[in-house]
Amino acid sequence: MSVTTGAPAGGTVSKSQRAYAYLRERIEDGRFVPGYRLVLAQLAGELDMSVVPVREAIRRLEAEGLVTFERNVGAQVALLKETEYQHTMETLALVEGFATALSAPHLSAAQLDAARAVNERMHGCLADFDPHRFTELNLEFHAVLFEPCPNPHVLDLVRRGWRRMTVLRDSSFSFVPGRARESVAEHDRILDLVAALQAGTATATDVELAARRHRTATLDAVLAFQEQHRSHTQEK
Amino acid sequence: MSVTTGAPAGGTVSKSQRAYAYLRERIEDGRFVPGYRLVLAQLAGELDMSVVPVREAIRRLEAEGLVTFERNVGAQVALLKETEYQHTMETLALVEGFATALSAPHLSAAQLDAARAVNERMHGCLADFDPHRFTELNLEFHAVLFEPCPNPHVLDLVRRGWRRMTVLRDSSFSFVPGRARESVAEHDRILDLVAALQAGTATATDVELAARRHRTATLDAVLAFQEQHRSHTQEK
DNA sequence: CGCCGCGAAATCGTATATCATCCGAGATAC
DNA sequence: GTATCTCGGATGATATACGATTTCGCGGCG
Repeated sequence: MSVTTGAPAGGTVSKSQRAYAYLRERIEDGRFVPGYRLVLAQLAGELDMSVVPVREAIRRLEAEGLVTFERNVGAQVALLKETEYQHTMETLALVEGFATALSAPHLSAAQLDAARAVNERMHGCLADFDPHRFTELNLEFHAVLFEPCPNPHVLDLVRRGWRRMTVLRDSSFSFVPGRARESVAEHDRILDLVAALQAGTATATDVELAARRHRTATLDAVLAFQEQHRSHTQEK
Repeated sequence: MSVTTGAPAGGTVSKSQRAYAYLRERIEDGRFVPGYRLVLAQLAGELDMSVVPVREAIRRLEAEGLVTFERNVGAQVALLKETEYQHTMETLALVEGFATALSAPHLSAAQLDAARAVNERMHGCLADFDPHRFTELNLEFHAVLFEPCPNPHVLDLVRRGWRRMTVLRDSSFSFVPGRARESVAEHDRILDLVAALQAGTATATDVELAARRHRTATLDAVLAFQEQHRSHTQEK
């Protein structure tokens, strides 16, 4: 499912690509919040181009689920149902667990060491906790484990899931304080399981389910925290 | 990730939608084979519209992976690597297994009966074997089991996987004669597991892995058949 | 005071025109 | 004879212009 970039030979990028990058960047970093109306003419003006490339960019974002579109009405940044976070996280747990299991046999000793080093740094971050920094390291850690996945479809789904998570929530860890510490410990267990799989003392399913549970545990922690918070403050 | 249709109020459909439906239909039923060049002007002529809506349709198909695109060169129906079938099937095994497990608790007795009835008809088909008919029933059977999946992302991935399979191979069963009979037997086992889960004597993971293995077994059978066939005929 | 219909403004949908790019055929020089 | 260069056709990329649809405010009417 990888998408061709349409990049030309000589360094330049097409206008529709520029529009796509412009919009996606703003949606992902939160400058364009969900529900924000994307008016073609206005965007075309900002980007100094006509509306045609902007339309194409929006069509592409639509296919990726980042914007919704209604005929003769216009586009807006996709609205998130409250279950969106849960479903995205659940899907990511599924595909990332599988990708990690598929990758495990292909991981070199050097890569495993690198992952352990990253996890060490995460451990060091626990004292003066910076959620954003921690989330960055978290991606770096998991990327080492899922990137060697030999199935490009699955790998693509994992990358999309992570990207989607950045839109939904910059860092789950900032919501649930205790989760970061547990997470670091689970990382070590996952690494142990990968090593065990390579040694023949664990199965791919063991790795998959461990990686999956690692993520669903974060999800459960966030949901529990939200529930508790909701009932205490009675908001909404 | 569901895509808005952009359908207007009054029954009409936009031209870009018509172009999209036109192209996708032809790609999926094989009239446009992989590698077929999609020339904008030509398609616009066939559809009696200008090139602009056709471009948008192609962009959408590109995002879905059905066509590839190169700037200033054009679009063509996506080429399939020989591993494409394997990867798609593997991904489908993953998401369909999970979807089936998530759906299991929501299946009514009537739906389970319907699924059994479909499987009975599949059993009846074994005598005078019609691969196409069998594949249709196969989808019908599995659709009952995965459609109640409460996670729309996963459900969407399953539907895309099935759709992709129709492009890749009309029927796996026509390739591996013995597989159809095994398949029917496995269907019964899956239904039993779903019932067991509802009764509390099986876990969601049991259902998931059974549904997954059911699909990977078909994949393995096809791969084994291809391997055997390749070594015997020495083709390519 | 509220509801309904009308009209204007905003916005999208499509066609046409023009420019940029790529690829191959043919000529030309060596 | 071959290699390279150049030119022209084919095709995509973008801009502009016009038409279609929706939305929303405003005024009249019940």
